[in-house]
Amino acid sequence: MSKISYSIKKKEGALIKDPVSLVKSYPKMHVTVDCAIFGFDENELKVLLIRSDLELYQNLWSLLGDNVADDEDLDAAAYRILRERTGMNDVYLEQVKVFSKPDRHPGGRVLTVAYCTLLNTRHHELMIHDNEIHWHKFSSLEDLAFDHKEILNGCHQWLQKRIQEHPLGFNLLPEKFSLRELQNLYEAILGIRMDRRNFRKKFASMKLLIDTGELEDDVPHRPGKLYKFNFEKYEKQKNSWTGIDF
Amino acid sequence: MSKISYSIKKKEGALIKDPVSLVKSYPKMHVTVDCAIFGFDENELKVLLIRSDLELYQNLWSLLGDNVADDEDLDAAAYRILRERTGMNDVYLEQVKVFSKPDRHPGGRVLTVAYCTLLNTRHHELMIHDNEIHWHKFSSLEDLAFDHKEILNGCHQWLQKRIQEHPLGFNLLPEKFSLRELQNLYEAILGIRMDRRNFRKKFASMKLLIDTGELEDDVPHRPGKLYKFNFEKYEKQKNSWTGIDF
DNA sequence: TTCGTATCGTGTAAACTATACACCTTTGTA
DNA sequence: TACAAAGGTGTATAGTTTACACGATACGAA
Repeated sequence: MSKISYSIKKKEGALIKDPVSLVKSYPKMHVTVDCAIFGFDENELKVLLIRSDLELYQNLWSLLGDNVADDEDLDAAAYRILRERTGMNDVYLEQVKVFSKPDRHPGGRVLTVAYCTLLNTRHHELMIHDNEIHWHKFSSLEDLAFDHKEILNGCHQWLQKRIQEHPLGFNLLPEKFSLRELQNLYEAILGIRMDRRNFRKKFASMKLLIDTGELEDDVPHRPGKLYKFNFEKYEKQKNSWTGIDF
Repeated sequence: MSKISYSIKKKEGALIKDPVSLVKSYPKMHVTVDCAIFGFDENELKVLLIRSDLELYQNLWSLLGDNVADDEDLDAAAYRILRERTGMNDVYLEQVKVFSKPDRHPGGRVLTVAYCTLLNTRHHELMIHDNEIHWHKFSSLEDLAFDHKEILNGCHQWLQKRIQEHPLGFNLLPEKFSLRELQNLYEAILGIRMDRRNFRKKFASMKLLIDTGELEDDVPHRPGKLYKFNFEKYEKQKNSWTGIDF
């Protein structure tokens, strides 16, 4: 595979005066953003997918994505997709990885930047009107269009790691939540069971949960306390070196 | 900021039969790969930089980067850059992040994918003939061209985190190294001092270092033992959940 | 040959963290 | 009123991290 090295073509010692015509001489490619939109509902991790509009992928679902506009930041493109599709404005969202295999799109080369986004399904459930868009259980997904299964798995792994190191998961819960809900969330994302007492002790020792004084209602058993996450306190104290461990 | 949503333009219920012409209707943009090339020499973290060839950035240094060719994977582009610039083939390299501000390049919109690459400066020092390319101390860097300082800082932070969780740093050392060298490497990258006895105990407890039976020479004091990292053993046992901690 | 210097190599006690595990309490429902 | 279901808590043990000090070994200079 012998490639042309575009930036090695200047003459020795000569400085380039016109960056615009330099850049114009470079090749271009199609770029999209694809969002892995996670939600948490009925103790299950969910993903928001849209039915593919390509005949080739008939009956397959795909991530929500779009082109990136000329003057648009990638984060802005991801926010725009979320806003257009779910009606939500304040969505937690982070760039995960670029997927760049030349043949990943049947229509030609399209490079895509994967974003992982987390939202509370309750907050926006009434805003999704398009019936081509649905929540799917992450744990029982069939194949997806394009390489979207691979992208989604990459985002899930990213999320598994990330949720253990950052207070990310609260974006998937209501503002006020019980410790049981929080633990269910961790168990669903990590795919493991945890000891209830140790889980509670762990979060108690962090001192980052605010007891709202309120209790769950509509549960058919003793209601648990409702907490809020203290983002403000977390922001102030978030420098920590964990140490070498592999 | 009102964007056009390219993928919402199909008619209700109509499936697209020709993905090629669909993709052709999408906008394109310039895409490059920029490599933060780290080395470790004389107990200092070093970065390989090239003198900018833009008059606008006269006397500034920049990361080594290039366009991505049409049929080229991003990883392949990064490997190519490393091969062309350092003569090295087997370089540790990983994608870090996309930088996409529309105005980050003075010649127009250029989206760039940052790669973090680690190599042993001894292995290839004779292969860098271009005198526009130099190793710089990471700790005392002036401004760089474009947004390359920001990119480099992003790669450094990525490296700091990554080196604590994965056996990455060995790519910066010779195949055989002393524990002192290893500790110096960690201290240089993390910017902290560590207790020598605890550092050694930590690595001893991992049981991932192979005692080569050899000793350092050319040191003006008692020579230390030389070790190799047991990559094979590491690969076999590398599943570990660290647990929630933030 | 000897001494000084620099680093090597090791051990232990104390603090902290993680894990395993069981019981009584509270609410809702039958 | 008693049963079902989950809430809420404590303790003992094992493992990990931290802080800290001393004798051994090799080189180089006198």
